[in-house]
Amino acid sequence: MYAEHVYDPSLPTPSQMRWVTDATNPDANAVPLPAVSPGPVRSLRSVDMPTNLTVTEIQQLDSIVLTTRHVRCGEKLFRARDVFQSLYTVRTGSFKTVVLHRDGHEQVTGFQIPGDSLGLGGICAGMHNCDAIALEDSTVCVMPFSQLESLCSRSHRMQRYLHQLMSREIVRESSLMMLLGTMTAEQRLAFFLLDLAARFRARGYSGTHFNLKMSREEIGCLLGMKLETVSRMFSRFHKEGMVEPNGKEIRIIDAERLSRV
Amino acid sequence: MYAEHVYDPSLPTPSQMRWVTDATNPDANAVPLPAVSPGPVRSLRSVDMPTNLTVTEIQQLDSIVLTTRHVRCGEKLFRARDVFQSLYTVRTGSFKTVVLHRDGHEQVTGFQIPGDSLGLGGICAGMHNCDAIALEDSTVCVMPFSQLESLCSRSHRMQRYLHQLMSREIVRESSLMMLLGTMTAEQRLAFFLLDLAARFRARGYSGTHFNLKMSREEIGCLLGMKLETVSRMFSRFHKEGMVEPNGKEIRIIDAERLSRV
DNA sequence: CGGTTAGTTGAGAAAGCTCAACAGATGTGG
DNA sequence: CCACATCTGTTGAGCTTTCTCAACTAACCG
Repeated sequence: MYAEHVYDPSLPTPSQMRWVTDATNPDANAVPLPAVSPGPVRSLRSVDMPTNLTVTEIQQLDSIVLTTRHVRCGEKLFRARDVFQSLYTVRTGSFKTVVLHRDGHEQVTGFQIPGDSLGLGGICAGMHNCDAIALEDSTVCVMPFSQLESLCSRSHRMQRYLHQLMSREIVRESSLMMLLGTMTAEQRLAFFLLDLAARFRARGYSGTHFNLKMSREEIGCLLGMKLETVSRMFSRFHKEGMVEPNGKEIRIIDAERLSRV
Repeated sequence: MYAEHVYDPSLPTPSQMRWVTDATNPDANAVPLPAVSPGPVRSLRSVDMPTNLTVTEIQQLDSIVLTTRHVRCGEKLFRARDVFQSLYTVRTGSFKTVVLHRDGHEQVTGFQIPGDSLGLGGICAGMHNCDAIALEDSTVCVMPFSQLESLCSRSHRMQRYLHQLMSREIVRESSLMMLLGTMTAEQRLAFFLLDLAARFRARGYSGTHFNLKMSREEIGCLLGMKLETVSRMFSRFHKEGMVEPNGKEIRIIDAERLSRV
């Protein structure tokens, strides 16, 4: 139905995503760890992290991934205020993270696709600060944090890797704050689409043709606007020939122009 | 002029703020490290971090603080894209961090007062992701990151402390995203004032009477609104008897009602 | 002391929200 | 496998909030 290079998380994880994987998977260590690139602060320029791990270190990391956990669509990997014990890496599928305000307001703080981390906000107070909800049937690698910490004590590069993971999350959130604080609805959606496209591309999927697993409402909740506004902006991009939206199937026609919105 | 318990960064740092300090200060280690509490995600409830450092560890931390750097009002401690080498802790004065968008738009991502950290976003890509600008003549403790890292390798608790520092920044930014994504102008300013009040209180200053070092425009730039709107909201709070704003001098009259805005 | 900057307030404009109607897609039980 | 119910997405019209532009005042600075 779709072009074969389209992101479809029901397919097996592409090999480049298996760097943190089920320890029972025999060829997991054969694959070099890709550079983790931070979310684009300015445009789509992605800055690679300077330190990549060696095969030995990937093996060490694999050795503490004791379990792979499956989460069904709509179910929660963890909830805000749950005791923090592990970090997670999305292996297949996708998630959203949601911060809850006392008055019932929700703010989506991110969408996570394979290779993305979950749970970094929980280290601070020993309890998670958000809900992590599967947008489809998904699997994650579970990294018990205490074990990750002792691994970091033994390996400088592993330590640096964890620090970069956390710092990257800080940078990602800063760029979302800028989006929420300074951009129009049109710019927000353009930024969102280009960011998602870049992340898919970085992971070996198509950067021009993909399927959104989240609803218009969830997109709006990330971007600080109402679902109707999201829909109108999609229609506008369509009319102007920049994006071909077909429900949740998105085709980016003119990324250049989209980035100049 | 002001009550003596009012926050005035021109005064010497209060003793409870000296936990990370100039190594030449002889009594620096006499003071226990206070718990670092994350920014309030829900209301003002502050959650203490479970791990505090021992006196020995504070000494270790002090031992790598090789320099105290002075930054004059308006000058930059570091700029976006500067090479990342050190983390900083505000010792006296205050800062703002600003993320720049390619089209010239600026977003303030935070105000830092004594005890707050600066530079955590730089670890990710080896370069800083924002400008850190002094809002008044200020001093910071410089912690060379490579030394901090090796200290972390030797001390589990120090490692955990750094992780909590970073995670706390992630949580803080999440809560600002929620503010920007879901709140009205009135709610944003109320949240901002209560958050600032709580931070001053946690550091031993007055939580009801303090001086803003930032302009209305800078507040607006943090909260995603124009300076005129900030001003109007201050006037509204004044008229309703919740806040007594006198230019940059702020007196919080009814925190309870403010939190229910 | 004059010039500049920061803050306040008002009036009109604009962006995005609310409410509502409708269309398509999806899912479910008979 | 169909009929019906439900959910998701689109579009329109009017409304609300916030922005923009402007005038004015107060504070600050050289």
